[in-house]
Amino acid sequence: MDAVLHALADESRRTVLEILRDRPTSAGELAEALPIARPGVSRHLRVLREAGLVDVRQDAQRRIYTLRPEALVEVDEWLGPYRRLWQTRLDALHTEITRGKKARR
Amino acid sequence: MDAVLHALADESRRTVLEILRDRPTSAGELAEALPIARPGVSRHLRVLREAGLVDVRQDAQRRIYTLRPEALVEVDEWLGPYRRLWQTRLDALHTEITRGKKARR
DNA sequence: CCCGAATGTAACAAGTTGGGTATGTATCCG
DNA sequence: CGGATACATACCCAACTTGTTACATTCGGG
Repeated sequence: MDAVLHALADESRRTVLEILRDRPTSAGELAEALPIARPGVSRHLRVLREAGLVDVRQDAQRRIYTLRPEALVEVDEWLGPYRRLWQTRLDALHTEITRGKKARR
Repeated sequence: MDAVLHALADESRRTVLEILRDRPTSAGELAEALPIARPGVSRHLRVLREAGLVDVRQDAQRRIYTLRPEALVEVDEWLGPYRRLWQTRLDALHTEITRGKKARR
C-alpha cells in the first residue's frame, strides 16, 4: 500500500502508467515521452516495478514494460470506506434537492 | 490531483484521515494518536487542508478537523481507466476458471 | 570477437520532506 | 489584565528525492 501510494505521488511515474495503459512500451520510448533524461526514467521505472505496478520483459537489448493494473486494487480498496462517506453525502445532497423540489411544488 | 496524491503518500496523514472517518477531532487529540510531536502533526494537517482533504472549524482555543471525503473523488476518478483494465483481467480469470470447470466435466 | 544499441547503476548536486525544539498567537477564565 | 491552554509557525538538521553526467552491462550483427 505504502509503496504503491508513494509511487503514485510523482507525476512522471503517473505519466508512465498512463502510457502503459495503451500498450507495452520499451524503456527508451518511455524516456522519449518524458521531459527527463533516460537514467531518471530508469529510476522511476524501478520504483514502479518495486511497487508492483509494472512488469518487465526482456526483448533483445530492450526492456518492455507492461502495466500491472491489479496493483491498483489495493488503492481502490483503501478508498472503500471513504467512498461510502462521500456517496452518503451525495445521497444527502440528492435528498436535499428532492425535498427542495417538493417544497417548491 | 497532485496535491491529494501527495498528501496520501504519507502514513501519518493517512492515519489522520482514518481517525477523522469516525468523527471530527481536535488537533490535540490527533497529535496524541500519532507517534510524533504536535508541531509535526500541525504540519501534516496543513498539507491535508491544502489538499482539500480536511476542513477546520474553530471551537474556543481548539481547532476541530473534519474529513472532506469528496476530495477523494478525484482519486477514484483517476483510478477509473485502470479499474476497467484490472476488471477485464479478473473477468478473463473467471472465464478461465469456468473453462477449467467445463473441461473437468 | 568486437561494435553499437539499449538500458541499468554509481556518484553527485540541489531541492524537498519530516522530525524536533523554541517561539508566536489567540482564546478562555479567574 | 494576566496566566493557562491549544495550536500554529519559524527555524534547524538529517534523510530522502530527483535530476544530471559518467560508466558498466548485456545482447545481436557483421
